Amino acid sequence: MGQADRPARERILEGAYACVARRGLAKTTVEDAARQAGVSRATVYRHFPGGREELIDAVVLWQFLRFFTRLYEELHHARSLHQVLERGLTFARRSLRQHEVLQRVLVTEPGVLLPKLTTEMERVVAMVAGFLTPYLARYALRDGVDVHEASDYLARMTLSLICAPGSWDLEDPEQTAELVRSQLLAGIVRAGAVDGSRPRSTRGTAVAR
Amino acid sequence: MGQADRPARERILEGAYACVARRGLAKTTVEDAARQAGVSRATVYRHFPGGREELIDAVVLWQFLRFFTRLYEELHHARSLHQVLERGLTFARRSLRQHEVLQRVLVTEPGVLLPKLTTEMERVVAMVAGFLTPYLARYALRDGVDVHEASDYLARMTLSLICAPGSWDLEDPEQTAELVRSQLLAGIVRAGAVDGSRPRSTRGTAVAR
Amino acid sequence: MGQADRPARERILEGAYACVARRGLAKTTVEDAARQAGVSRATVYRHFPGGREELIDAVVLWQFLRFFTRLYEELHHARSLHQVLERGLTFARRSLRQHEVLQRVLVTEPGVLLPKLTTEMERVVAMVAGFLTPYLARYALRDGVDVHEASDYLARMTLSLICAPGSWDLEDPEQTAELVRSQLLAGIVRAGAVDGSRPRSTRGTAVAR
Amino acid sequence: MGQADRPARERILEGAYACVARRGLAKTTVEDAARQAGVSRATVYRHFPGGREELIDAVVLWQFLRFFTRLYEELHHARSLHQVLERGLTFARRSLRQHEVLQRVLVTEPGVLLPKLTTEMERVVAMVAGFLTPYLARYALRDGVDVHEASDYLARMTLSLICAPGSWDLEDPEQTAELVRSQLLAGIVRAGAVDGSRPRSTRGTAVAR
DNA sequence: CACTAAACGAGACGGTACGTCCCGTCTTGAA
DNA sequence: TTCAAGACGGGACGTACCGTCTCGTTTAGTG
Repeated sequence: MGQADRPARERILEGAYACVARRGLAKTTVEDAARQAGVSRATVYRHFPGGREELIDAVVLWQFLRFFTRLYEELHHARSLHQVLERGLTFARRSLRQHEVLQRVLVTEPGVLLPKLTTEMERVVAMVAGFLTPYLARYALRDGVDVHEASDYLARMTLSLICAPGSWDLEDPEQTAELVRSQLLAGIVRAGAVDGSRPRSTRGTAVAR
Repeated sequence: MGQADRPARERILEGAYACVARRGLAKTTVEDAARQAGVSRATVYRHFPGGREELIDAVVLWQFLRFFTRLYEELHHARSLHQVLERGLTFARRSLRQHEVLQRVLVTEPGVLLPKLTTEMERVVAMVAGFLTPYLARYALRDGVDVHEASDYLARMTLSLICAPGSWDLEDPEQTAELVRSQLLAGIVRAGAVDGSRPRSTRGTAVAR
Repeated sequence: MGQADRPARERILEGAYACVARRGLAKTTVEDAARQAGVSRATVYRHFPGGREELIDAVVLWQFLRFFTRLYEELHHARSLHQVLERGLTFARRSLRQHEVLQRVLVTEPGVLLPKLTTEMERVVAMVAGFLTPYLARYALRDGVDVHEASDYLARMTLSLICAPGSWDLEDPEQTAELVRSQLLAGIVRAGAVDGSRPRSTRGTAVAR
Repeated sequence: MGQADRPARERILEGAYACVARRGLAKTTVEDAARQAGVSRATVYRHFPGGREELIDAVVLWQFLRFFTRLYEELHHARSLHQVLERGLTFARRSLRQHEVLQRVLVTEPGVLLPKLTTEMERVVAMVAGFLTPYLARYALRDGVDVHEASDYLARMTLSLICAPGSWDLEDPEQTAELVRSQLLAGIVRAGAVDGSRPRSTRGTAVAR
């Protein structure tokens, strides 16, 4: 079979990923993952000595990295902060929504996932903020607005919106652009500095300019 | 023993909770929980016919409700939005940090918790925003600031800060008050409307007034 | 099923015994034995905490005791030493020959069984000799023949013949009687003391009278 | 290492032998034997294509032959039946007692070894009897004693005594000589025919002269 | 002297069985 | 009846070997 020559570790990760997508985290068996990967159970333990736990963690990390890799590819040619935010929101939201494993886990594992926010969120917020900072630095910010506070704010709001868009449809470019302009950047960048030509929103704003 | 006459269901929940705190979610056994509650395993299945899964879910829900009950008690006498936000941030952050089960889960179950954000977050954001709206309605907001957008913004930032405070120490009342004033409300309420007597922050702000 | 109410331990022993008879000691699996006994693998480990090893030992001991119980029933009504030896030789030899497990083991486990003679043989020789002593005591022995030496001698020869009858057919009562008379007892009991009426053998004797 | 140039097969046998001596038959691993022999596991399979089973059998056979070779060297210069029996008993008993593998197996593999008697014993009895016959032929036997019956008797008693000496100490030449004279040969060879000068035993005899 | 062929070390792999742990069901006996 | 106690079938886990196979690397042996 054509898959036979790809590194075993990756095949196992994919097999496990498929099983999680199909049956949820808790019901995924080492045996299942091995069979799905076309590999014996022993081999799974050879590649993941920590057993089931290490395997599951590896799958999560693997998808995590894959997501950010793609996100980076999506964003690293953006030329304005508006573009970064719009594309980022849309891509992240679509990824999240389409992500089969996540969707499966969401209906299968109720109540297991409330925590983890603390540890992980801290890192993610810092990372996103760090990514946004250089973009912000190129803008004329409103008086009294600190670059780092602003990027922290943008990171938090962005992540929150990705997870829970509320009434916004982040996969609609129009709405997303409107959201970025009126809600996220309105209180930060000087009016008209960029994209001033865009039509005014009819919605209210969260923070005043 | 004195606990013997309390309803069995509650004793079981507490036993399970203690076990989760000690060993983590995944390693908690029906047997353990039963023993901890001074109850036979069969009785657990009588009260939680769904078995282990239902038991774990019940424990999570139970703690979830307990948290919000206490949060409500903490907040329902607050007389200003500032007070609501300050007390809420401090209380929630302290609860999160001290919550033994959460802490145990965080070190025990890495990688299980990235998801769940979508479904649950949406509800939580809405709930928090709904709770804040009446408070906001009593304020003179800055021009163009919409009440609902603003409460949505506050809910998102608040939740984000509780999970990942970054450089803020939310258990320090001084810092929290400063955070609320300069970062959360600065762009929303009219300058000097409330708490105008407080000293100016030396930190920058995220969004301009 | 009708077997369901017999004690589990015994059912397992029988299942294991059947498997050993079919496949040999080394190839007998706990799984096999369990299935044969109509019992889950876990139950086998509940009854034999030492696992496979304890199970196999128990089977061997079980059959061992069964054999000696039957042998005792066969012999305890014998009224003369000749009868004891004849019936004992015949019964033991037939048991050994018909014993399906032994036969299976003999062809399946070559070379594993040379030892064990030391430890076990010592006990068996002593036991058999002890069993024969009272019978010998009722006889008029030849001059200089010691009762204990004689019973030791009879025990050794008897066991040896059971295991390796050589040219004797121990399942033929005629031959066996002849063997007992001319080979085993000739040098021990006074001529004509008992069974003197029997015809003389045409075979030689091992030890002179 | 100095052993490196000895044929691999022999090194493996010795390695396996050492492992069996140390851990018993059942717990001896191909891996262990290979490591002990300073050889890779693959090489073991190259020399013993039958795998573990063939290896174990080969070890047993190897030791078996080694024992009989040495026994032959011990006996082939003996000049009398008494000498043959005395030296044989002493040598065999000492070999059996000192044989580390056997001793280890005896404590490690209880219950595996009751059988095997039939097939193997028959051969061994015949072999020993055949070895003894020419010696007996040189003696004046008592009246009515048949040479073949007598050698069969001697073979059986000898083997039995080697395995289970009872109260005799076969490694004591005095006792062994006494045993041979008073118990084994007393009923067979004519009184005084050989070794007539030896002092009379104070023990009884099993079969009368 | 290079070159080939055999033997070897190393190690990945599929597979089987082991012994352990836990789940969920069920029965029994005592309060 | 309700519950404690516990046996049981079932199933997954992680471990340990087995036997097979494929790689490179010696190590001779031969042209």
